[in-house]
Amino acid sequence: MKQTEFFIGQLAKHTNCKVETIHYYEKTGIMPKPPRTEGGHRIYSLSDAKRLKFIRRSRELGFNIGQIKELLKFIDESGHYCGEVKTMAMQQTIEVQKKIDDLLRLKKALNEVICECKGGGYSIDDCPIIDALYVEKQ
Amino acid sequence: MKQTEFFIGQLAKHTNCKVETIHYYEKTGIMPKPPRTEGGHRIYSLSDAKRLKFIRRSRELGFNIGQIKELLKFIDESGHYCGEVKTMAMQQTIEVQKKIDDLLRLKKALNEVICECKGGGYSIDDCPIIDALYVEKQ
DNA sequence: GTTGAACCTATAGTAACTACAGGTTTTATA
DNA sequence: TATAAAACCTGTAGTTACTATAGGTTCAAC
Repeated sequence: MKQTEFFIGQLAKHTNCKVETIHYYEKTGIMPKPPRTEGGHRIYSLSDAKRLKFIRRSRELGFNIGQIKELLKFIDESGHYCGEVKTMAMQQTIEVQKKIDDLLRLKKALNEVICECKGGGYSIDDCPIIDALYVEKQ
Repeated sequence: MKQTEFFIGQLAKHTNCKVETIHYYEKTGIMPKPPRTEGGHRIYSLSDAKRLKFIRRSRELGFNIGQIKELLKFIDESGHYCGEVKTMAMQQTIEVQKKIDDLLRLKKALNEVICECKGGGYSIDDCPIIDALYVEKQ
């Protein structure tokens, strides 16, 4: 086996990823079905490692497998444009910002509870946490 | 049936939640086992609706069922001492802050990548977003 | 040639739902 | 009052993105 080829365990180690996760990625189709040894062991290349790192990083950034499939199409197929990618990334930041805003509100609410807390329990009709979260939405 | 009581379908509608999800919440114990009609239909009250809204909102904020159980203790268990409640609330804020930090990092990463991207009809081969995710990083 | 690590496939389990099947209750209308 | 449709019931299976386990095979070093 050449130095640029390796088995799944090595790939897993290099990408900080479990072997089973790579199997799973293969099943979903975002990782390719690689060539095998006579005995059936998967043989990976450096570009497989690169692809897997891309997948892991994208997952960290909150993209799901479906979205990563879309992103990988940009790489795998020609004829796509940068704007498509930017749009997806921007959509992602909007989602993230929404979550941050919500959490900041929750944190504020919890802090208020901490400050107001002088003993005894709150009833469901008079709980500052409940109130903080009980926001009607349209 | 009084105006302050309703069946699961109405509760679901009011809380923007599926009937099956309410069943599920009951199974996990974060929603109570409500009284039933002769025929076995669940009867809910306004405070159940309030509780469910709280749960839904907390879920939106990224709390899991276990954490929501903790939050609900503020409401359900009246026998807590002030210090105990305070500790729980403070622990919860730490969790919230962690989530905020994670999301801020994520947003920063996305932004860095977006800012470098010209977008539009540029070729994918030049897209800094793809590059940022795809290229080897130390 | 043997051993042990690493690999293989297949299945089941996880969280937090969601969907469906097959049956019962409620309720509005004829 | 009878009936029909909507809403409810329970229970099971499917979803996503993994993770864990079982039981068996291959690789590679000694």
